[in-house]
Amino acid sequence: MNIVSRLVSEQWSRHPFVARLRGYMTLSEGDLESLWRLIEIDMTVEKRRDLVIDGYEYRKLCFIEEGFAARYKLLRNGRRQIVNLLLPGDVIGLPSGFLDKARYTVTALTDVKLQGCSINAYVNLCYRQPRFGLALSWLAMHEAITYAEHAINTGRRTPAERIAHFLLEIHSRLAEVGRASESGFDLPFSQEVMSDVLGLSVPHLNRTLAKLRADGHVELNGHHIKFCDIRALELLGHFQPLNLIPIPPASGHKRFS
Amino acid sequence: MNIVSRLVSEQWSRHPFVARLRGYMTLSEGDLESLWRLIEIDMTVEKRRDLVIDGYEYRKLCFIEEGFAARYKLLRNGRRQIVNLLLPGDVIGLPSGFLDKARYTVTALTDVKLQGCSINAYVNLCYRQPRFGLALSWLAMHEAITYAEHAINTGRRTPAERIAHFLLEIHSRLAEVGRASESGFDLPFSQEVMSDVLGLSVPHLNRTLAKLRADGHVELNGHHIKFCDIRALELLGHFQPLNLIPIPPASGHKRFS
DNA sequence: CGAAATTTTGATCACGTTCAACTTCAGTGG
DNA sequence: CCACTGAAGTTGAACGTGATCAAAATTTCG
Repeated sequence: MNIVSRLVSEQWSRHPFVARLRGYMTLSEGDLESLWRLIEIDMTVEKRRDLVIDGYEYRKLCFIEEGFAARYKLLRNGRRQIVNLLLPGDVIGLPSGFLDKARYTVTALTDVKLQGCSINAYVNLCYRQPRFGLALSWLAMHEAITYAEHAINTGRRTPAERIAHFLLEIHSRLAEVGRASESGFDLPFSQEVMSDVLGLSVPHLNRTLAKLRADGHVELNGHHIKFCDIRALELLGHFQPLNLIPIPPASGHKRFS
Repeated sequence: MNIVSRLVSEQWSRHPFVARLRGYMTLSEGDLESLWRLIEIDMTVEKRRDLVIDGYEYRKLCFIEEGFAARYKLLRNGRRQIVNLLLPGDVIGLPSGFLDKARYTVTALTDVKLQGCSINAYVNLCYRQPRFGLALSWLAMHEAITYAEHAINTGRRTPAERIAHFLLEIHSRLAEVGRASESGFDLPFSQEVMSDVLGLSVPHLNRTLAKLRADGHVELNGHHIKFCDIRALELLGHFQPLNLIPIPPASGHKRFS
């Protein structure tokens, strides 16, 4: 590895997506290099721009370095359900890249800096180095669990519980990639976004949020949120941290078929 | 392959889980054999028994051959949200097997016949044959999309729309594994189960279901459901079939690192 | 500074929950 | 075979939550 690629790699090794992967597996210099070599996109998308559009083919994987985005479905009656917020370290094109056509639209909520590769390039890497195929499984599993919790949230929790759960989820996901403090974080989007995540109307969200503040659960200054008693919030929102096991290392004889 | 294993394999090749996989990839005799060799569990679990229990470690993958199960979360306030119904061909232990402890409980809604293996055995196969790692990714992706649709359902659809979407989803999933006719299927569980999937109360579910019948959308005899006008239902429920792309085959040079 | 977006508050109303009773049906034992 | 039992389905009435619509207050941004 020459000086240039080493420098590139240094930056890459601090990428929040790499931080995510490190939660599941150890990554050698060579692994980072393999991943980095896939990257053929490196861009910043500005706020309000669509990254993926419902109904169009999308065959890439993009890794968010900085910024927020929302993956959502617009229903025929005009209602919008945000399926997931995308934070630094999250992957765009998952699941859309694996469908004939994207099912959801992804929009930048802030300017978004990202790197990306084609699905085929990534899949080819999986054939050569099965660890990355497992990493993809783990990422997809993570995604599935996030969505499952979301369905529980909108299905059976009261508005206050939903908000509590939502804030804690975002907090823990941001903390994973070093974007949150012990008890607070920045939340750079409007309450309309939050209401479309949680399946509530804006006024009701606002009122319930005000109640959470009045009850001393959270503090809200501008777009910074601070938890007063995180344990109490976790109880209120039935929040449980998500602990994926590490990817088991290869064992036994390797057999190349 | 001797006669016995060929016979075993014949049965295995008709397994609904194998049918699911064939939706993503071609499976050679050898592939089937590889998979089959992992199986170390083959049992029938009777109705009402728990297959996975929230809070306990679970390190298996089990493939449902026959029967229905429900994956759910019981909240502290006594409410239950069913996160997914498990049908023939579905996998138990996904996502629970990848967490330090299961987050959801899985209960048999009918007698359930299943085969299973340990997570480690499956992962080891992935190291030897990366195709199976990708297959796992595809399965997890499928799961994630199902959950995302579920969140949309409970978040922003009216009760009638939710029911329509739910029935169509189950129908299409059953059809994938040959367990449904063109316009109908058996739905062997109570309305309470359905209400806990959809986040509705039992009486309201019942009334809305009655309305769907009155409006000539569906017929309901006992536990058999029949669609009168499936296109109209799809419109009502905003239903879109799920089309995962096939797993791209390996291309270029194979490199064993 | 003006315009637009966002947050906040208020009043009204409908939808869906809750609780309760009643019906229907399947399974069981007398 | 029918009475009994318990589970599931159905219906009704009352209530409350959260939506809707509207407007004011506040913030953000061009």
